[in-house]
Amino acid sequence: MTDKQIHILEAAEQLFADKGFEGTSVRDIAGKAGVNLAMISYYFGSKENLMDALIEYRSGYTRGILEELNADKTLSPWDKIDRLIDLYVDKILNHYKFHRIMTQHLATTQSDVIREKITEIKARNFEQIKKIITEGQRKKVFRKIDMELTIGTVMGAIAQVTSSRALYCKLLNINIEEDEVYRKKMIPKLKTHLKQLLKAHLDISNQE
Amino acid sequence: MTDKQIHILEAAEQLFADKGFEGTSVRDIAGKAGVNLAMISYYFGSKENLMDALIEYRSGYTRGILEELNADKTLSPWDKIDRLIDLYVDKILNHYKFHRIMTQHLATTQSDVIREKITEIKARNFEQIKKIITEGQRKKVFRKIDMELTIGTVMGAIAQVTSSRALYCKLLNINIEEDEVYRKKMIPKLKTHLKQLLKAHLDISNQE
DNA sequence: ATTTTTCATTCAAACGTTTGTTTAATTCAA
DNA sequence: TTGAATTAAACAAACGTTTGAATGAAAAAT
Repeated sequence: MTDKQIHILEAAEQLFADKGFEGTSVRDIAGKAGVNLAMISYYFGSKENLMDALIEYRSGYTRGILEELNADKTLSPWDKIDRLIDLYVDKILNHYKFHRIMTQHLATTQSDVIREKITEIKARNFEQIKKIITEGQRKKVFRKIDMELTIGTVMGAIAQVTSSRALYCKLLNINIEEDEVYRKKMIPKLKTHLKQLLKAHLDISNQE
Repeated sequence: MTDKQIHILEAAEQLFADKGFEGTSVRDIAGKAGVNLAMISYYFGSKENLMDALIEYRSGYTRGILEELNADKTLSPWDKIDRLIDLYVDKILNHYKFHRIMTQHLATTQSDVIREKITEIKARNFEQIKKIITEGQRKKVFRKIDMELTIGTVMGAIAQVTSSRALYCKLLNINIEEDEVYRKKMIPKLKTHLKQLLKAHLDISNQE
């Protein structure tokens, strides 16, 4: 993957996130990246393939981090939960444009190679998180909870903050154009909230 | 709004949800609704206006229910939370196609009349829910929490289950085509989870 | 009661753009 | 001199929208 190809991918990423996959034309991408229209077909073959390359380019990172976190024997289950939240909040809010594209594609129901690829990546990460919680239950520090939906709730909360940014900007009196302000305010707020939420939700002493 | 117009809106709703707003052509809509292509312009003026009409058509319902729930003096804060969860889970999972369209539009950053309309509707509903929680805090049954993100977490969890359906079908071993099976299994599961989650999160005796 | 007028509805066809992709010529460094 | 990189131009197909004629039932006039 050359610098020029990466440059095109990053231009495409912004446009896809802002205007959607279908809403973005190959001419838009070429224009934003400052390259000739034909270069996109030349490098990637098609618009679909470009999307595929983008996913490949962005999704390698998380996998490594999660496996590393899971393998760490020195951390308690609570520590791992805290790190997990830090990791995901940082990752998604700092690459929120990419995340928005993934969500958009995942939401479609029509048969789609790209969607299945995204689903597999997410399912794989899901398994890693499940291991962390199961370990906490085995050590009798976490109570019994709905595994799929607990993980889904954390993901959903983070996704909500990025996908409904227009709403939260309105609620928090932030100008919607001010990306940086939004992130700087939202990231610590979201981390604190999720840690408090999971502390109450997972703690075995809150059994009823 | 005539029967025929509503028929067109409902056809458009399905297509928008499956293939996105940009991904759906006016010819697709006319084909699915079984009307002539020109009828869409004739009735709605444009594709954008059709979207606007769809939002108007679907979003009136929730507002009434929420205001009614808030006005009810006989219910305890906990009762209201339970009803709120039932209401939203049922609403979103039963009209998940419409919800998917709203989310999709809300995620865009380009200036957009439709997005601002959706934002206003959501902000209005937000305020109603905020009142319920504030009342519970005043009555000393709920503890202090992050208001925006607590509501956002509930919304996010429900949205996650609809927007990442492909993922949850894989995790729960459900064929992705089987809409009905997914809903029947997910709705009670989600309600139980969210009630348990909020019980732990809001309960004032879990103070730390 | 019959004819005429009226007007919203429906239609096939066409409008001018824009779409993703390909072509064939050109550039330019190795 | 070779072959990858880059270009402007062109391609057919699909896009949202408009047109102007045809339809048919209700209202008005005979």
